[in-house]
Amino acid sequence: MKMSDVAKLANVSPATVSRVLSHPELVSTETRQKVLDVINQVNYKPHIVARQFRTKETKIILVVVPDITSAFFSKVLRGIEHVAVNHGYQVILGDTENDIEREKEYINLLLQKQADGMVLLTARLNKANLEEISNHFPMVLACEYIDGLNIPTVSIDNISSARKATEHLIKLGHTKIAHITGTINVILSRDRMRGYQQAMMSHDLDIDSAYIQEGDFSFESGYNQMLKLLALENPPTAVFAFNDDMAMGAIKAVKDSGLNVPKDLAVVGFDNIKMSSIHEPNLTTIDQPKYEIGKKAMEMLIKLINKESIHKKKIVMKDELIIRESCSSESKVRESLEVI
Amino acid sequence: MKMSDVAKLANVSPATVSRVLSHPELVSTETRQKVLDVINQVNYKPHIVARQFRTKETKIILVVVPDITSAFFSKVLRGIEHVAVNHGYQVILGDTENDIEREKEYINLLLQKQADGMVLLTARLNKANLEEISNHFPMVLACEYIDGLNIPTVSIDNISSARKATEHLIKLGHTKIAHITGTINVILSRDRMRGYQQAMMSHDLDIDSAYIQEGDFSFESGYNQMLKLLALENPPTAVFAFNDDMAMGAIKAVKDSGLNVPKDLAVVGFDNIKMSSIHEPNLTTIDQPKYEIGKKAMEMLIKLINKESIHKKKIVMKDELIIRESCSSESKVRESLEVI
DNA sequence: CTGAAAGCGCTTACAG
DNA sequence: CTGAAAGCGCTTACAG
Repeated sequence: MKMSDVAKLANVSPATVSRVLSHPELVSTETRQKVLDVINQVNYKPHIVARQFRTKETKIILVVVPDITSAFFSKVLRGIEHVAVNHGYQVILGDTENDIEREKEYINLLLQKQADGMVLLTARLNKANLEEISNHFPMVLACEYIDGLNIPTVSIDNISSARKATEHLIKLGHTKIAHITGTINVILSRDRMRGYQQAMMSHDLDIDSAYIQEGDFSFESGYNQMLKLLALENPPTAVFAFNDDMAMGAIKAVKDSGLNVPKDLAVVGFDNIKMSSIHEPNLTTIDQPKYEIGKKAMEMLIKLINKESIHKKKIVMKDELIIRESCSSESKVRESLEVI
Repeated sequence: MKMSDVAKLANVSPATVSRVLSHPELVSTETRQKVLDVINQVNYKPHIVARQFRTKETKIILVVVPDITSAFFSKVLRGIEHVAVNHGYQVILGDTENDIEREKEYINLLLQKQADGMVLLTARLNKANLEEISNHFPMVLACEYIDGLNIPTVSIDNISSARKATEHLIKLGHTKIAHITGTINVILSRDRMRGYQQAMMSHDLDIDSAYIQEGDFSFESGYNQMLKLLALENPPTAVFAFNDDMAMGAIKAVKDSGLNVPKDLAVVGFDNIKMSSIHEPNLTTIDQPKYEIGKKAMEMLIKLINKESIHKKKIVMKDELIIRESCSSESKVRESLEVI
């Protein structure tokens, strides 16, 4: 059943059927009703791909995520999807599983016009390349970004957030503070490490290079790197982890070593995923406005698609240090260690 | 830049360019190379929507999921996506957030041919309706299903799994066993409740109707329903929860009431999500082969799309009871209660 | 092995 | 307010 069939049944031209569907205000009430009756009667559904082909609009946006199973990204995704659906867009999800090759493949979908635009939650590709693409296709970055690029971006200020997290530990009296990073080829990992270093240096604290251990965002890597830190001759009394998953992994390692968090070791996470408030001990962490980041990113993308002007190309969202149970003051740590 | 432009530059017909792209074996090596050179030189990308329109294939499959933020579904999704990508399909994700209306909307995408097929991870629509659609479009159900329907389905045997979970508690000596269900309009909730009831009845145990409380799959509902159970005059000594999220919520409620799991109350969850082995106490739970369910479902869908025959329309995957810390024997529970 | 031509199912500028 | 006609960018059956 195609449009011309409906047209015949309703004794009108295909153009009229098309108008009833896409611009009903252009059709007289009477004709419109007649056509709608036929449409309902035969349960006609327009062939969307034909429409897409004709109008050059897919009404699809592509979201590229580094890890779909992550509690953090799924919240961002939901923000994106809500705005998308409200504006009549469908979301194609591209999960790269932290693989750059797969990131490239998904970008090809955009180049081949299978989507009207794209939100990148991971941006690890060649800078020039990405900028070139963004000059021709609507694209916004969220969470991750690329320095010195003119692409609309929404994120928090990761450096200052990380500084804040580290300073919290310093205020509690800790001086031997370690950092478990994310994969270091990701800019966010470098930013949060930078924030950590800034905090340490501005308080004249030494950073033992063995105190910086590279993880890969996963619980397991947090666990393994923490074990390494605990094995040091002079182990840290506090750890700042790139994200909550790794923070929980680190805590597990501490527990498995017969020690206690926060009594023997203070831990700060990042993201404030739901589990961070359920986990025992509750995680002190940096809250990112996950849903809002997704929402804002999608709102910007829709403006780009509609060629509306964007006042601010870089949006920095507010983060917040959430103080919970996983940190205690260094004095407590010392006490507990003396008991051992 | 379109195909005809490339054709001109390469001094061939558009048909030849098309063949180079889609059926290179039909073109002589020489011509093929000439065309490929031009394609690379001008960085031509075929317009996929035009191809889709022409071939009536979108190479897109739609996955409808009730809750994208759930750790359970994201694993299933990953299984689906791996198989999809390996077969050249993209995945459109439809998150219904447990809303039937949105389930309908996504199904419309299929009817409008925006996808070659569909995997439903939620099936709450009208039965006749769904069957009708599945007669015309490739579709498979996974996890959730509908009774007495001829649609290919992959899931575990929820009734027997729930029976097994409950019997584990019975074997530990518990007799006052409560059940926190999922939303009861979902068949899986009814199945797991059925399994619970079967286990209780086959061991001649009474089911106090107040021992069955309906949650909504969320951590919070597990928490709230557990609070209700604890407030009963004759509270249970064990609880079987529909899923791990609710089990963790229930445990939090127990803790917040000053009691201990498993000493004062035994808890069994369902799904074996990652957190269940990190959470303290570790959850005794039923493992579902999440990734494999997704994989199998997508494999079946691809067979359907290719009109290959399917030997078995219903695939029942193997579950497994994972025994961890959240349950102890009833005697221990009694002891501990006597201490109080 | 290659080309000319038809056609997929819509939408829209144009004419009336 | 409505219709006739062109055309979006590909693919493929057919002919040579």
